[in-house]
Parts: sequence; C-alpha cells; structure tokens
Amino acid sequence: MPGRRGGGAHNRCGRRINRFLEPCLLLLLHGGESYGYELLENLGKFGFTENPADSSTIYRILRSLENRSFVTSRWAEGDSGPARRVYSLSPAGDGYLQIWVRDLEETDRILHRFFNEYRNHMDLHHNNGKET
Amino acid sequence: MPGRRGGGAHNRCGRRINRFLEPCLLLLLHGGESYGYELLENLGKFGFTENPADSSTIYRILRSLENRSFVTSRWAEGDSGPARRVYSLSPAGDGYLQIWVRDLEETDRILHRFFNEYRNHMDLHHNNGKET
DNA sequence: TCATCTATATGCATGCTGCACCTAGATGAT
DNA sequence: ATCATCTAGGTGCAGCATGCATATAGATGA
Repeated sequence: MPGRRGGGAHNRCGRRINRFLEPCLLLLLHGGESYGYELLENLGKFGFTENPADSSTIYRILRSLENRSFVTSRWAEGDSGPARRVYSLSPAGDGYLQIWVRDLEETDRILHRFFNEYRNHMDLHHNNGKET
Repeated sequence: MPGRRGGGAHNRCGRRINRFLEPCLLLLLHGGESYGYELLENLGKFGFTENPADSSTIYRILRSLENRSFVTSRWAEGDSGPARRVYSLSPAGDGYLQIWVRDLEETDRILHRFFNEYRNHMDLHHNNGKET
C-alpha cells in the first residue's frame, strides 16, 4: 500500500483529550525555557502509552502558542547539532496555563459524572459489567 | 456578519474528550431503547454546562454506531408527533461500551498524572498558582 | 392558514492530528 | 572526501470530529 497517505487520527493516543499536548507543553515551559526537540522527549513524564505525539504536532502547537503571545522564541546555537528555537513562557502564557488547568478540572468532573452514572446504572442492573 | 458560516469547534463544550458523546449514548441505550430526540434530552444527566451537543452530532453518532452494528434501529410511530427512529443496543454495542469505559479510565489516569505533575511543579516553585 | 413543537437529516466550514516527506547542520566511521 | 546517523525544525495532505445553518416533514392548536 504505497499510496496510503494521510490517514488522520487512527491512533487515539494523543487525542483522548482535545489539544491536551498544549497544557503539557505550557507546564514544561513553566519549568524553564526549552526547545521543541527537548520538549518532545520530556513529554514522556505525562505518561502516555509510548511516545505521546508526533513531532509535527509539537512544533505546530509551539508556533500557535507564539502567535497568541503565550510564549516567545529566539534562535540559539546548540552546543552541538543544529540551531534550536528556544521558547519561553510569557506572563500571558502562565495565565493561559491556569485557564487550562481549570478547564481540565472541569473535564475531570464530567468524566467522573460519567463513571458515576455508569456504576449507578450497573449496580441497578447488576448484570453485565465483568462476568464472562 | 451575515456571511459568518460554519465556524467549527469554538464551543469546546462537547469536545473536551474526543467522541465523548458516543459512550454517553451507549450508556443511555443500555438502559433501554430510545430515539435521537429523547436521547438528546437525557444527555443532560451527564452534566455538561448547558446542553451537551448539537442534535446533528447525536444523529450522526447514532448512524455511525448502527453502521458498526453496535446498535440496531427500527421506525416507530410516535404516540404524537412524527415517526421516530428507535435504537437498541446490541450485544456488540454492550461490549463496545465496556471498551469505552476502560478507555475513559485510562484518560482519567492521564489527566491525573497531569494534575500531579502540575501540583508537584507548583509546590516546588511555590509561587504562582492562585495569589492575585 | 399559520406558528410551533417534535423529529430526523444534510451541507459546509473549521479545527486537530498523524503520517509522509523535506531541509539542513553536526558528528563520527570508513 | 563520502556517507550514515543523530539532532532540529518544518510543510503538505488526508481524514476525523463537530457546530451552525438549513431543509424536510408530521402533528397540534390558535
């Protein structure tokens, strides 16, 4: 299948929560300036199964954050290897991270309301669920 | 702005978690057969802010579930109003709901790993966070 | 007849994301 | 010198998910 191109989001790994990589990157940058390639490696902390995202997504999110003035960037000569575009969190970006956290907390509440509905329902019907 | 059309996903209400309406509908249908318009009203249980989704999304998800044999449908004359397309959960659909639940539990773990990273980081830097 | 509620459905635009691919500097091996 | 490989950043494309606008149409009551 050589013509097989694109294919969209089959791997739901990074897509469970919409734009989730964005707050992860903001949080990493809150710890100090960094650049795309390094951020990509540090995203492992957030414990997705395997590597969290394609590099293209990372670079695109970083540019998007810069367009909205949530980060700033400068070119820096690497000690070794090609030059790096180093990003720093701006005060506005810090505020945006706070907004993201509150948004994710709301997501968490929604998720748990679902779990409650589910358990409630399964308790009433007390069939199904796990017995094979 | 009369020409303003489309506009995509500005309202992130239903989009926090990807395809989240699907497991909600499956859970509702686990409680017994129902139809689009009624399901739309019952989605309120899941406590999104305001109404959870556009009706078009609901109808499309239901057809998509039917294409994958997770639900079956039949036409039923309403006691009042137009005919309804009544959906029932299939055994495969029940299994699919279980898969969704496990998937959402994984999403929950990822979310909480983020919260842990966040709190950890903010504890260390013990500035920022909430003091205005 | 007409407005309104119920009910289902389609068209379009936009946003997000993964895969394939491209460019290019640095580094070490052959 | 040439080449493979690692580092680093980036673009193009396709596909999916979704909200808004709109269309269709039966039922109901003013």
